[in-house]
Amino acid sequence: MDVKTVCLGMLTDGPASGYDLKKEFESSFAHFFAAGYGSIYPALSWLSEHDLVTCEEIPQDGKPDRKVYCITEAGRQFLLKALKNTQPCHKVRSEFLATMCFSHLMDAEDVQAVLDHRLADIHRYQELFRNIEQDYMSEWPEGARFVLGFGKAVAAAMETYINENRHTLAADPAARIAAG
Amino acid sequence: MDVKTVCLGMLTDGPASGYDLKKEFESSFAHFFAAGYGSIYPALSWLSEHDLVTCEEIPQDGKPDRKVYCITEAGRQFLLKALKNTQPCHKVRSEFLATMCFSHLMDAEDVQAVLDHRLADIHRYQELFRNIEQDYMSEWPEGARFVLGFGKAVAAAMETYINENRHTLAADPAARIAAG
DNA sequence: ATCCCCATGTAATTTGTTACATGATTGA
DNA sequence: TCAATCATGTAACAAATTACATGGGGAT
Repeated sequence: MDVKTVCLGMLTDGPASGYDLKKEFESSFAHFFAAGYGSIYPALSWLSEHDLVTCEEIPQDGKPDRKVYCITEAGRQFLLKALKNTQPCHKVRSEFLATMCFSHLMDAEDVQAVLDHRLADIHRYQELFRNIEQDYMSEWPEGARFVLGFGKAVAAAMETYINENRHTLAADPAARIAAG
Repeated sequence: MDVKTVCLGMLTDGPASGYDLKKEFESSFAHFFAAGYGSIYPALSWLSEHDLVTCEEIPQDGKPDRKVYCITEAGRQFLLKALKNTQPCHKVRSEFLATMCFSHLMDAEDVQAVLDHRLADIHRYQELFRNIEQDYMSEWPEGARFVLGFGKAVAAAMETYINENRHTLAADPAARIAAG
């Protein structure tokens, strides 16, 4: 499932512009699916070319025309077919963990700074989760609630793990000198 | 931190071939950093061109020459500089969670199949973790042990969450018909 | 016989990121 | 006056995936 398909899925919730979808990528999808304008706008163009969405241009003064996309029946069928894949992947690419693998080559302060930065990042997600819960969640289907809960559970597990294990990483100076 | 840098880091542990590094990507790095031959071999060529590693070709009969790479002092400095970045990212791209967001459009059986597949995947990682712990872990530096523990903690949290919440996704047939 | 392990690499393709380009309105 | 929000898009670039290409040795 690529950006195109996710955009299509978001449009099942009602018509929206590329700008609107970006906001959704930044809120409820932020913890598991990133996409910038450079992916979203081309995705919407592609969907429109293939008649999976229709596009209504709404003139605005001062701003570019607002283009509101709406899923078509063909788009809905396309999405349903994509959702038939019962082996969707879940990929992690962590420069954080890669860095930690080599923490014995680093200064102890830098290692702790990396951990602090990661915790700050986790806290940002947790705040995002709280905001989402307040604002929208009551109207959501179960699936979306499941996904939010998943994010919260994983974030909590990471936070706990880092707090309980960071003390093991008080780097041994001898090892650093030998490595350097 | 890209594949190049991770390969360089792996070589701090001792000389190795591209084939050897691939095995490491498939075992201890599998849960957070994927890389195939199509990334590893070009990475090693690049590192060699830039004198960050040396390459010793060991002739073998029947097989292609085994190329054993060894990190240089310049390579070590390059790595140390890369590790100075105290804001390494941790990215998730989950087609699984994207699919679950739209579970209300899916057949209930398919939703459960998706969850079963994800659990099976998690169990594969957990088995991998057990094998790694048996075979190598005692000799590892703290950082590598921290990373393995992190993977275990996250996998356990995901497993628990899925098991405890999958019952909420007994799709409502009325919603599916309305959507279709 | 057949499959897996060893062992290397290239080329085409796909995919996404980043930087660039524009510019009015609204609220502090 | 300054920053943020609204609103679109392209082009260059970076990076990784996938398919292709080769082939002997050892275990079952």
